[in-house]
Amino acid sequence: MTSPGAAPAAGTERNRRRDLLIAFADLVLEEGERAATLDAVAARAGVSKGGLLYHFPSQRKLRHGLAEFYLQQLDLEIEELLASGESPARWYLRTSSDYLSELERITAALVAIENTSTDEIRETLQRGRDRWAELIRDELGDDLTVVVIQLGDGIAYNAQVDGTGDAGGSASEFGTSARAERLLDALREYRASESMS
Amino acid sequence: MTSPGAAPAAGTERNRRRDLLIAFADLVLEEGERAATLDAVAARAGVSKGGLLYHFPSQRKLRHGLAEFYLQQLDLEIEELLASGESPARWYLRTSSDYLSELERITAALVAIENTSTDEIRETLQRGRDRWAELIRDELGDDLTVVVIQLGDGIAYNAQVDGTGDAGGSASEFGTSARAERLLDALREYRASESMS
DNA sequence: GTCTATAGATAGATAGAC
DNA sequence: GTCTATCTATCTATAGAC
Repeated sequence: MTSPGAAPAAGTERNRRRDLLIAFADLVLEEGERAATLDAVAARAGVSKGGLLYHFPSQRKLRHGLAEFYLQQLDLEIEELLASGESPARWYLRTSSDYLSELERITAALVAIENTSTDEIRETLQRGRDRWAELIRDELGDDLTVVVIQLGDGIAYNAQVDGTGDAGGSASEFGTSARAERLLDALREYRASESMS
Repeated sequence: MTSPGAAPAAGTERNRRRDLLIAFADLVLEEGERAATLDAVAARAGVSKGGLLYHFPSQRKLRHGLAEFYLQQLDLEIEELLASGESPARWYLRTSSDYLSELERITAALVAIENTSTDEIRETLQRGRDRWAELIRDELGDDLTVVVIQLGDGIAYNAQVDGTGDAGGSASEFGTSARAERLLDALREYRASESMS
């Protein structure tokens, strides 16, 4: 936390928690929530079940740990976005299709465990969405913000449904952002002439 | 199947399978895949575990039964759509926000169990998407079809994340289709003047 | 901080009565 | 077709050694 973005090397004590959370998220995505047992998570992270339970005393704590980690990673990504000067809307659409990125994987895992968990997980996802919406709203206004968020989430969903297996691109166009980005460009033009709302 | 749309009364033998599948889907949505055990599903449908296992000899068969049921219900909805003469794109956007409808609930349940299951579940979801895409493509062409599907899926996702608990509307605008439908109208206009591709 | 061992609960599935 | 056992496996979590 003192120097965000500089993750400690894998295997380090300080990084055990992160390794365990990533192992948990990936297991949920690859084999489903049901298979993401304490045993399986521990094994994937290279520790014993007891080791895991030292860091996360219960499944519930493990889930909440992932939610917390998500918000931290989101902060980092938003810092990166602001530093880059890129359009938030474009960034959101583009990264939504990148189902291999760590943040997208964590997000997808939270979505997968959302209804099995406490409301906190759901609220975390809403909070993340609100952070994006705020950034995009400054750029595009209310109308387009809603559809950009919806587009991004639809892209992320389709990328996930299509692209688990081959590590390359999506199996269909529905999990890519190219058309949505072009649409956004077209809308900016359209809007320059006539008001949408 | 002889008279589609006319479902037998609840409790009927002929309808036990359907009751069990709905109980399974709703449990997955409300309490998560993990909680949707054979015991819980049977109890919710009002039968014993043995009774359930007569109709679906394994969890796997239960899941595949739900996938099959989804395709049947999708057929019915598409028949309804075609009979109504409404625009497929508009229909898709509108129904995507209706997370209380049976078909949306079944779809969401399939999405939730997708990565825990055989590839068949994933392929079923892709097949459903392709059916919609085909209908929309006839109306709007390739470019807009992709974004309409993405929008609809994003709406469905947000409707689910927002709206579990209160049975009314979505907790935010992201799970509603109003803006997306207006966007679609605007695009038709825009397109009438200038080509998008 | 990480391990093994184990307790206690519950899952999926089978067998067989009704 | 639906039920009640019941077997077996596996899960979460605890206790305590190292």
